[in-house]
Amino acid sequence: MMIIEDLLRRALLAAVERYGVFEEDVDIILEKPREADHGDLSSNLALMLGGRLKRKPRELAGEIAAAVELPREIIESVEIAGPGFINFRISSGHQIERLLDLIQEDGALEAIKTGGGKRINVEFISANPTGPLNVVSARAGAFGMTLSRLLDAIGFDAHAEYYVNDAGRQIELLGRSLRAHYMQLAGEDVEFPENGYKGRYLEIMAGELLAQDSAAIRKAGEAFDNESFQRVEIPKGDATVWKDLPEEESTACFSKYALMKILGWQRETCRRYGLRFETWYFESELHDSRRIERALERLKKQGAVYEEEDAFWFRSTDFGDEKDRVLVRSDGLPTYFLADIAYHYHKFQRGFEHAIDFWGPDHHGYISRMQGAMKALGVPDGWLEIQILQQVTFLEDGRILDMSKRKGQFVTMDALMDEVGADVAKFLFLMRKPNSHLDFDLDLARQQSDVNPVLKVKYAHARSCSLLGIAAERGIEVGEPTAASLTHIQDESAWAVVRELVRLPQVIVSAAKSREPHRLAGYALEIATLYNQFYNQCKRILDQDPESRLALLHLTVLTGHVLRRMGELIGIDLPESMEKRD
RNA sequence: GCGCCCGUAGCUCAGUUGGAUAGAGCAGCGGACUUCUAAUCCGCAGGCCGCAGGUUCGAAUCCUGCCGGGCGCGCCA
Repeated sequence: MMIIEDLLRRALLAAVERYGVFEEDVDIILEKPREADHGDLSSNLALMLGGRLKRKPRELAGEIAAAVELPREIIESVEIAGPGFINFRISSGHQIERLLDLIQEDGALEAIKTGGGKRINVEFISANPTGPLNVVSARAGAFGMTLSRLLDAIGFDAHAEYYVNDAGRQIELLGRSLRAHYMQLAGEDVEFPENGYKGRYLEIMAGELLAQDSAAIRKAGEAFDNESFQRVEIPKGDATVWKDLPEEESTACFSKYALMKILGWQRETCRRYGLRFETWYFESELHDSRRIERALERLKKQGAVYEEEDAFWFRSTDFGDEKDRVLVRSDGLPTYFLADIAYHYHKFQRGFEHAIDFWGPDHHGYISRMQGAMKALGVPDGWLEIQILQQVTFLEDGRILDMSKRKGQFVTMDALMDEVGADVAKFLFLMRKPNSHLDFDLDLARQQSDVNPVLKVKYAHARSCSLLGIAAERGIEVGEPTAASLTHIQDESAWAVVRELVRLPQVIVSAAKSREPHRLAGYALEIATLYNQFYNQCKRILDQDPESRLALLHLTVLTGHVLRRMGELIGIDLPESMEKRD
């Protein structure tokens, strides 16, 4: 079935050809007007063309409307309104066809799959493996995962990825911190490293370590028997052995242990939050496979590197950066930036046709140099897309929580899930657009009350299920929705539901293409609200005459379908029944 | 100082990419529902869309300049 917007677009184009206006001249936008009185779809074509053709928009609209050829069985009426809008009203018969098309195997949800199976890498969270996942990752998790699903929904092959910075100084510092805690608990006098990780979790980890033998440690490490985690190394022996090793070796063992434990936590937290990463990519692999040196060589070959004061610099100013950046420090160690270049270059080599990174706002200054490096390496423009997710401020007792890990006071994603549940958290994050700062009031979220619009969606779904359940109990045969039954929809509130459900494909496409998954949450809420209004308006659906009853039950079936599709995309569970509230 | 993001109802936020009378939830007030179990529904009130210019048929949306808030400006990661 042809999408109705395309049909109208073509008809309008044909109608304006005689003005010398062709497809490439104008982007015809058809949208659902805010006011139901204005029809089902509206075009501002005449308004846009008015200036160019030096014509009064309203007159022009009249001419276009008269010239446009449309099948009457689909478009019931064409009207001119306001300053020159052309409003179309879709016939009820066709509206029902669109509705049914949502559940056809080769229907509208199939038609929007225009991605051609192209592989897109979506990287998000990628938090340092130096502590439990912090709540600030929760927003990225919700967005990244939902965008991945959205991309799949429009026919791409999305690949969720997590980059693990398991190399470099911070990991050494992590090991030294754990070692110090361990030594102190074991009664040894060891100084805590300057800028070490002071989180309580490391103290607890050290305490547990005291009681563990090498067999237990090995067993814990075996939890990583998984292709993606081949880089996780389990230190040999146990901590009593490690602490007697020379300091450097000892630290390495504690580092490996801490990494193993923390990655275990992070992976479990992600699992609990409903995140599925196809790949966990380890920075250490870049070092071992010499990809870092190779990336540097390639940059050198392109003439994008120079040496100064014993360091190697990338000419990022050639690519719009405000200053050149160091790739290899004067002590010979590669910077994080160089590793990141190598990582993204490898991502490109792995055959992804596009890559999307979700970064925090504190990394925005990093974009131009990264894009510059990609360009210098010969990666096509636009291949790497960077989405900045603005900051989340967490409030507790009316005060802003300091999220600095090193100070040891922060809220974990697990704590958030304990307090409000994963679904509530995900939904709240997905209600906000990505580039707006967001205040997350933990006290409010804990209340589990009106601040949880997600419950409205869940209840609406449960309500639809229970209605169908009762119908079944009464022996009412519902079956699959058909055009014949749905034509008996009379009530305006029921039609309002129809008109909203029918937007599903377009909502998915726009949310995916604009990278604004938050539109899904708004849509799901709108459906829930309209369904509730309808339910309230059409009193006692089951007591109505058989034809109306069947029509409304079929509408209920379809509402359930659409809500569940939303639930899948957003990643929330929509149960068939809810606990009764006291 | 420079760069990025934000400023919309008392609060938290939407606003379909420049459209028609700027919306929702919460909080406040008033109703409905003795039910198909529901945290549901209806109504009222609440606005200088930070301020000032500009662009045009038309601006919360685009441009410029201010004001205010956040973040970033390392041979850190």
